[in-house]
Amino acid sequence: MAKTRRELKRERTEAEIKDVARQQMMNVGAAALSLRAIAREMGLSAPALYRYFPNRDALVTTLIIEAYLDLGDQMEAANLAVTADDYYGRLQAIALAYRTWAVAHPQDYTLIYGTPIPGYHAPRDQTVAPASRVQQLFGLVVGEAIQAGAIQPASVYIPNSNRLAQQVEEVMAYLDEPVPPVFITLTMLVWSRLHGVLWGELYGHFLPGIAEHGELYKMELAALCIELGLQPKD
Amino acid sequence: MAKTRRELKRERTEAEIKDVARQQMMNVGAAALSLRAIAREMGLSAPALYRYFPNRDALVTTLIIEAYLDLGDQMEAANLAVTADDYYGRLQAIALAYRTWAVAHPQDYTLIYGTPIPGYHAPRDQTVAPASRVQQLFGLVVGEAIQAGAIQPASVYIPNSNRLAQQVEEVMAYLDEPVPPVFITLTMLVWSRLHGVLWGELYGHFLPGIAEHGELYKMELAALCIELGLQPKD
DNA sequence: TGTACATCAGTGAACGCGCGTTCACTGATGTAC
DNA sequence: TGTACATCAGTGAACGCGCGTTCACTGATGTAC
Repeated sequence: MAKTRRELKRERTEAEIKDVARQQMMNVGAAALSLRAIAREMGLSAPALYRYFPNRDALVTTLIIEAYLDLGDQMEAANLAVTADDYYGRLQAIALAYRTWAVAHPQDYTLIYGTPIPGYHAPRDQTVAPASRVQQLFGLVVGEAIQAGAIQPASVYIPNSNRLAQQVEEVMAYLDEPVPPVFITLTMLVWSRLHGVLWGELYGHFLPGIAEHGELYKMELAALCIELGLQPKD
Repeated sequence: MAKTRRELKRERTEAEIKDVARQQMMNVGAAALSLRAIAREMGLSAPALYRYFPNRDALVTTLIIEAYLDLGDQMEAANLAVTADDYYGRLQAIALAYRTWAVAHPQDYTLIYGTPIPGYHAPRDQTVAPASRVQQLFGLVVGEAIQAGAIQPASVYIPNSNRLAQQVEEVMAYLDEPVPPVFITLTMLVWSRLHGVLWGELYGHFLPGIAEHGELYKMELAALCIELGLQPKD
């Protein structure tokens, strides 16, 4: 059944609300995101927005979910654009796509990985899946490289303390396929290394000029690949 | 000249304002820090706070500066508690002090390294020095180990692109003592690696349970030491 | 094709709220002689 | 030691502001027959 004009217009308006919301976050931050300000910007009355979102938190939730999904899509596309057995190339592609997205949408990146909005609690049943997907994409390449026997992760990354090993096992119980414990820790740490540099770059925690154009990010990514034993395929 | 009772009371009140402010940040976040709410909590009228801080931003600035100073003090103390030529021990001590402080004062950590408060602009002439001190402490050990010839940093960390090398040189022009370019990049990246894990731990970006008790942090720190070539001194 | 009715996007007024900041003031504390 | 004056922490009222959300409503769009 074709969409009516009303439905089309509704979709356009909803998209505009989200766009304006993202602009607002850029200017005033996610914590100060205001329905009234969005309505004002759009030339609507504030109550009109309640036709689209039951309240402010619902809008925030939508923005978070879409951010994770969009970021994940970009990373996935980058991953698929490289030959499957070129693990080095795939990790580079994914990591660079991660940074490119963050730099292009700093307000969205901050929304999902910055300081949580006070008073807002994300509905875990909706946000956990898209959030996990992003992290899993980092692990994907590393995991496949390990399973293919292409690399052997350093022993530091093997959970050795009793407590950590046990926690890793608990997490693995929820996974679909069996993976070696080192895969869990590595996946987390690959993400945290990249997030660390990116955050410093986005918010000026480095000496002036140093992180510009992502050069420090690329350096860290190169170091990461070397440490993992991933080499360019030729 | 001894302090008058009035001066003593003033100091106590100012300290209380800052303490209550830190509690408030814990509950509602730094962006929502409110002079009125602080006054209410203290049983004071709101205008009374203007005897202590000319406006809200001045209070925030003070909190930021004190946070950097306190964090720096803790790291410095940890550094001095270890034998000077035990570079491994010193980096471990500094890095663990960094995490300990962050976990003990998450609101302060978030204030200085989290999402910037929208609309607030830190006065650089006051905040840059204490902020740099924290980063420099990380570099200190690495730098001394390099200069003592104890370690030789991997070549990935040597600025190789023209642009990055040039930016590093520009930064070095402002330093008191000459250091090798690799020292600059390494210092930044040591911080960013630790910050990355810590942030994930503080705000639940890892799989549940994995980062508890800082075990992932310690793992990353161990990996970092190995990569740098720092070994326990026995 | 025309008509009666249902749906629903959007409005304007209003609610109660908390915010930062200013102002003229009171009353306790400190100081000079 | 006593007195006159200066300092200054803290008050209460008030300002203008923006916020999320509810409500009864209007008028355009869509649907059933």
